[in-house]
Amino acid sequence: MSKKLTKREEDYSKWYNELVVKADLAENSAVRGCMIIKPYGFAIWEKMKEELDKKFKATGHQNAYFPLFVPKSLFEAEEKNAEGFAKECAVVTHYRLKNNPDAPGKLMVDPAAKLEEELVVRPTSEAIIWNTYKNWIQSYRDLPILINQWANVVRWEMRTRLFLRTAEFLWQEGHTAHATEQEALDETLLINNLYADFVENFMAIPVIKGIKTESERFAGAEDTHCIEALMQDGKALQAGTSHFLGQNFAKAFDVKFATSEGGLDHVWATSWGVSTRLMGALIMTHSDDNGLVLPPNLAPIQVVIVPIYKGKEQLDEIAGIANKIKSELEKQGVSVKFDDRDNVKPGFKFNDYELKGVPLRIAIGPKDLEKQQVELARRDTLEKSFVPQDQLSSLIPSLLEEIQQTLFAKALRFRDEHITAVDSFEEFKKVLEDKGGFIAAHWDGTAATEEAIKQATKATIRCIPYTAKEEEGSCVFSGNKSTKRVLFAKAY
RNA sequence: CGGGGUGUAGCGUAGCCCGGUCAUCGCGCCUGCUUUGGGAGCAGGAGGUCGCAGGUUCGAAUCCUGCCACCCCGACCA
Repeated sequence: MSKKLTKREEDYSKWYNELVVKADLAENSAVRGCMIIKPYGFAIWEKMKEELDKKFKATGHQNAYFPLFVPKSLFEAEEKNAEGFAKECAVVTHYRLKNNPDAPGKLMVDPAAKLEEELVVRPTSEAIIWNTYKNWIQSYRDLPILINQWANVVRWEMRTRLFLRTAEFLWQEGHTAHATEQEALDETLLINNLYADFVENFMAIPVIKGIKTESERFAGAEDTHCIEALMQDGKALQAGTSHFLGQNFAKAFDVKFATSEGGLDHVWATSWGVSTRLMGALIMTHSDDNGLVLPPNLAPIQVVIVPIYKGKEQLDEIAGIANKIKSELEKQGVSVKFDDRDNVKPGFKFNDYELKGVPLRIAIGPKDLEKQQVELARRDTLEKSFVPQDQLSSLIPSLLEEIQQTLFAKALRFRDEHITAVDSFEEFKKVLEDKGGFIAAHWDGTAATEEAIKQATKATIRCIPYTAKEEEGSCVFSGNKSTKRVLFAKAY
């Protein structure tokens, strides 16, 4: 029952625990590595969903929903995709339980209820969606299909990690079908840029946009575009992916359409997704020793008001002012909580909201009543100042905006300081060991070299950045010719 | 699946080597009073099949065997 935390988890658990807990479902449950998202954590996810949804719809996408279960025969249709996920699939084999004759009061799987065909719990939905698209697409007039679904998926990883690799996770997955290769390529790029915009401007997490090497590519894709972020411990995190699927799935599921010229062609496809992993990125990018630090855009509570008082009369007086401030701010779309709990002291509340990452805290006590001011504290810088009460409603919205910018700038500075160009393998190993972060190095373009470097250092190629400059160089490992630098890092 | 480790109250733990008032301590919880500008203090109280099953013994949290679960490292991976 009791679990020892590792050093690393101990550090992160301080942050995680406000948002999620690790599911402890049953004594001997195999369902480990799932997380229970607490209301405070889920509120963040809902804000992310809302913003992403807005962006998807603004670019012509629609939401839909497909089944959780994928018949095995469908799942295996696209061979590479099936092979890539085969080792981590949960599989439903029976559809009924019955009373166990040998153990009264207990249930057992009814052997008579074995499914004719096993059902795979989706690790991703390409198979079931493309099986559906086959029926939806006959003509070029049916294209493009631009669909997104919000769903849960299951990947039975051997080792799990809260937020970053849970057995079940929430995500959105987009699946699009196009008449031409160019349209699909454009879509892939559009989404990767959309993700980068969202993650940087809404979550205040800087990312590097790029393309995966063949060995890191999504199973069944022709090309995988990605956004890569850097965590405070110097490890990289894949924050989102957008795949150009070519005609692979159309061929596997026999999805053809009549072209405007009267021909018959397979459709071109993309798929793309971001998950609750982004919440892990959020935490690991901004948080500090005092707990979470949430960017105002995502904070379920943007401003908390803590009263400091002796006796009910004083509380009533403060409540009057607090509620006035609250309603003025709410009129401007700021979410405010007035915490008038009487069973915990102000000091406790201060620490509690710091742990929760609330961007701004207002404290009102007897001294402030007298001077018609409040104490205003910023979570990001921990700075405190006194502000006249009548200036709050004009000050706070812009201050929230400033905090959002400051968080991004700080993370960006950290990230940029941790991109190191190296030209020898000795240097490569040294930087990786001592400093961490991204290493920009020349690579000869072969999977063999990539694998050898991974074996030697645990670092992988995170991406070939869009912005990689063409330059003459020689591979940091093999010495062979190279034309651009790629980004290596140890990754989650 | 390999290598290492752990399992004692809701959480975190002491005790295990050397068997015998050992079930310890902290947090949390309940009651009361005092507190309230940075995680309150005092007093009282509730809560445990010591992972499970055998075995050794007069006696087992402690020793032995088997099983189960979890954690870490590796392989796998968003």
